[in-house]
Amino acid sequence: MHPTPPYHFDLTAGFATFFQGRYGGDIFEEGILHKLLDVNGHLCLSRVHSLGTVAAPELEVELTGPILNNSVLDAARQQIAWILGIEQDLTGFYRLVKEDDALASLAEAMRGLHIPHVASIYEALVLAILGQQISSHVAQVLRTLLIERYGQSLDIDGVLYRSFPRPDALASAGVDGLHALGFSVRKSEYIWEISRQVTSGTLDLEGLRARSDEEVAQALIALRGVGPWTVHWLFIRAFGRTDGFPYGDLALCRIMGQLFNAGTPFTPEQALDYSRRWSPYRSYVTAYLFAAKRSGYAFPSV
DNA sequence: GGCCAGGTTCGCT
DNA sequence: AGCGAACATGGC
Repeated sequence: MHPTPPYHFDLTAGFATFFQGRYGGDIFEEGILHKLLDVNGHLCLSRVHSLGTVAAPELEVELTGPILNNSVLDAARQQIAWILGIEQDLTGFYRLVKEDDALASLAEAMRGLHIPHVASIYEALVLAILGQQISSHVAQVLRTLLIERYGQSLDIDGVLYRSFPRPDALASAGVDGLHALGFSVRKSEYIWEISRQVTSGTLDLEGLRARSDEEVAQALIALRGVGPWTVHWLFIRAFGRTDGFPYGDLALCRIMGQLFNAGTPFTPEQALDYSRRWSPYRSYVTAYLFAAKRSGYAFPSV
């Protein structure tokens, strides 16, 4: 597999798994990403590692599973390509940030980071609601519990791999089942309601891919538990749109305040106003700022 | 122990 | 419209 250069596999896979290590069902260790895919109902373990360089990237993908016909293999490869964002072209974004010293050095430090995508809109939506207003550490604990309790699993050579729960699993878990894991009753209700609608076919999340930003936002905000922050997070991580900007994100307001406001956090309005100069590449700016924060990058102050 | 975390809803002026 | 509380939990 040949990603569009520049492509930094470790940074991109590390972003997808939050830090190197375990992330719910996903494992990224020693340069190898292990991820159990759920491809049209077929479980398929993928192992991905890099053979190339940032400038000349190449990925090797190994697929293992009980039922691997050509169509499953094909779909699995496509899913990996999507998850790892290999087709993204960063040149427009890099050209844009040259105008800004702080962003330019940050982009240079993270050169080749593509935005990893979540496999399905449903998974991204549940994860976004799960992560609202709780620390990333707590979110990681809850996510792992959710996947271990309700996800699919596959034993390969004595190792149990897991994938994200299917909508019907969370629908039948019920509000009580989710609450028992440590979710608030309210979050349990949100996730349960969405899972039920997806299971019954009332809600076609994947069908939203063909719609405009405005139509997607309208459809998603109609769901309980989904506000503007969640919609934009999904634009970035699930729809692969380039101009998402999570309005009201506390951490983002702080990072942007460090970079552009002498250390004083931006208000959500200030952050949104400031972000307009990055359009239509705000998804990349957002991802790079978060990636930098996670990696301990020392943000230069104004 | 108090306060806060990569929000959203709900009920009150 | 706009404001504050509630939500649930782990870490500092």
